[in-house]
Amino acid sequence: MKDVAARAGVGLKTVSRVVNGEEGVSADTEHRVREAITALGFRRNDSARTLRKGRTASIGLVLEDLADPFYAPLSRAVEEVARAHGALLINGSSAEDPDRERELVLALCARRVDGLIIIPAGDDHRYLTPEIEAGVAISFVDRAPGLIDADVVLSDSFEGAREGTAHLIAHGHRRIGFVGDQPQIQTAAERLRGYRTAMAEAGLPVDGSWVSLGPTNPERVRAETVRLLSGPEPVTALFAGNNRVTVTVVRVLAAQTRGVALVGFDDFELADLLSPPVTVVAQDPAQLGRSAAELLFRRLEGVDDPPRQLALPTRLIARGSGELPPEV
Amino acid sequence: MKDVAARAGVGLKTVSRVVNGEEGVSADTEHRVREAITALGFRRNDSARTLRKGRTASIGLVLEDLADPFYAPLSRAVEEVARAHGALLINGSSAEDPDRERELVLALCARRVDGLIIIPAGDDHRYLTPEIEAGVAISFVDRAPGLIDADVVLSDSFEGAREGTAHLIAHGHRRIGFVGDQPQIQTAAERLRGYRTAMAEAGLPVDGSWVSLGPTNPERVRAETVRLLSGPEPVTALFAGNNRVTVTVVRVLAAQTRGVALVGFDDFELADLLSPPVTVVAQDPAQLGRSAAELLFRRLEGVDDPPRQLALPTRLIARGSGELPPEV
DNA sequence: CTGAAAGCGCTTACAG
DNA sequence: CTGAAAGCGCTTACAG
Repeated sequence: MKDVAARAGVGLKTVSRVVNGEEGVSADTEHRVREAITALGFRRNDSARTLRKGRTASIGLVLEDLADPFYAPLSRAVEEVARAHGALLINGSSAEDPDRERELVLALCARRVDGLIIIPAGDDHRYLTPEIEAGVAISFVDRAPGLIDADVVLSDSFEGAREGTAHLIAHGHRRIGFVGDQPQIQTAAERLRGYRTAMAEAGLPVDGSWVSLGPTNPERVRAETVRLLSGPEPVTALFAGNNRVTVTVVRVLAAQTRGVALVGFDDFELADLLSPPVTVVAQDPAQLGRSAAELLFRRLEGVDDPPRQLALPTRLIARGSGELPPEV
Repeated sequence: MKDVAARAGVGLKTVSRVVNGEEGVSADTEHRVREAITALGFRRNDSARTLRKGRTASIGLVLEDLADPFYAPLSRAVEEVARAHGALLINGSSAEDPDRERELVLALCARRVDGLIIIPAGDDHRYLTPEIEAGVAISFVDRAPGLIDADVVLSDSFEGAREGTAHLIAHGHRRIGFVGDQPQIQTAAERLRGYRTAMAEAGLPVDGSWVSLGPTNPERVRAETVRLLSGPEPVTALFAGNNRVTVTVVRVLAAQTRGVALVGFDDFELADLLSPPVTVVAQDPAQLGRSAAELLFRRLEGVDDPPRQLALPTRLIARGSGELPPEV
């Protein structure tokens, strides 16, 4: 910039004015400056700008796994909102590891992102308190933060699971299995609670062996599904706690001769083309991302109400697998 | 940092040393500095660091759409390599719009990312020349850059499409349709060339009406697929040019009474659970991302050979749909 | 309409 | 083992 100023025979401030399209530069001067800029191949250094202005026009998004089909549209929606506000998006995957989440979040804070959207892996977010006090805006999405208060956007997991389970009950099922994610994940716990509530509301007992929570890797889910389907009194229907569980369960059921009803939490591509087509309790991942990003930019614009908690409704999509009658 | 130094009664440089874990600070001094840091809630500002060091430890990835199941694992793989090199990843979607690509890339350069991985939307990348001269490392992936020379990692689209088409021919098909992406996209053109080559090698004519290139939105693909399947001499098999095309074609075929063979470029989740299971020419998106990132970090470490061009092999996965016999 | 000076928060090169 | 000075490339606040 110094070089540009020298070559154009003007002051630094004038170059700055031209670069930023500010008022108050004569056409002639502007012309000389632009010429110098192209001649010298000048490119403004936003790091310097950032340092001076205090804002970086970037936000961070920490999620579990960018490659998960559930998070990809969420991330894309956040990106669109950021773009509308002139901000760039820095993405990071926590791999469901609380330490990695923390490390990533703090790295993002050290870069002075203006705001942060977090899908929590951990359940203690007190490490964020100094950052929040220093002025970083934060909103959580998909799961609530632990031990701190902040904006959060969730799907209504409880209500969705309750509705899905009630749907199976309405189609005649009495022995319904639940295969879900690890119990310390709030959404997993909420979905289990929804399942239990629906069963209780129908006056049905829940045998402890029908419920299986744990990591959602295919091996475990497969083994547990097989277990639920065997024995003298196997379940006649399954509720799958998330998209990855559903996909594995579908694979197991495809190998079964007996028809087993299935409702899965989360919609997924091609669910309607499987046989039977898979009935799901759908979330709207893009809307989750959009809402969280909008809450964030509200804060960035200075809104200072108490933290908000948004619960987006889920939607039951009946396609066939959830309407299968009990069969033993 | 100034405040920390004052409170600890040391010089700025000593604080810097402690923060960066450098040698040559007595245990006692270090202790005082750390105390001041926590007392004051000091958080190093990486923008300032960046300004001074010249490196930002961040790279940019510009792709078409983060939410596309093909790009999500690619992006994740890039993130992992970046992480291994201590760098953060800034993602941006070009939405297949050359202007938006350019805008994003230049914004990333203004932020002084150390390097850039680009999945080109446009076909003229001369706008990058000043950036490259200024020292930004760039590698392209999935498609080659236009009018400049740079590292690039591709799948072997030509060979993959040739093999997939030959597979259909080997199963008795003579009238094979090709539904692909817009012809100005290099990979689309290469895949078409592979198809034509396989047909020519088998001595089969290609009727102009069998080939349909254009946007891959469901409406167009659906209409074109229906067109190819109607008339007095319909095709008995289809080659689908990418994952999105394949999915739409599958939907159309599901509504057909006649069996139509299908080979799709790109693998996709649940392809094996459809009926019939879908035969595909699989790419390895994660490997594409990993290779491109590794080329990039080689450059960042100072390697200065001529640009490299890597073509990763594709893999034909026969699952059923591609082995269906011709049926009229 | 234009510019000189100070400063954003660090690191570098040097001296002690 | 420790620190003062200069500087990275911009913008801010001010003066003319």
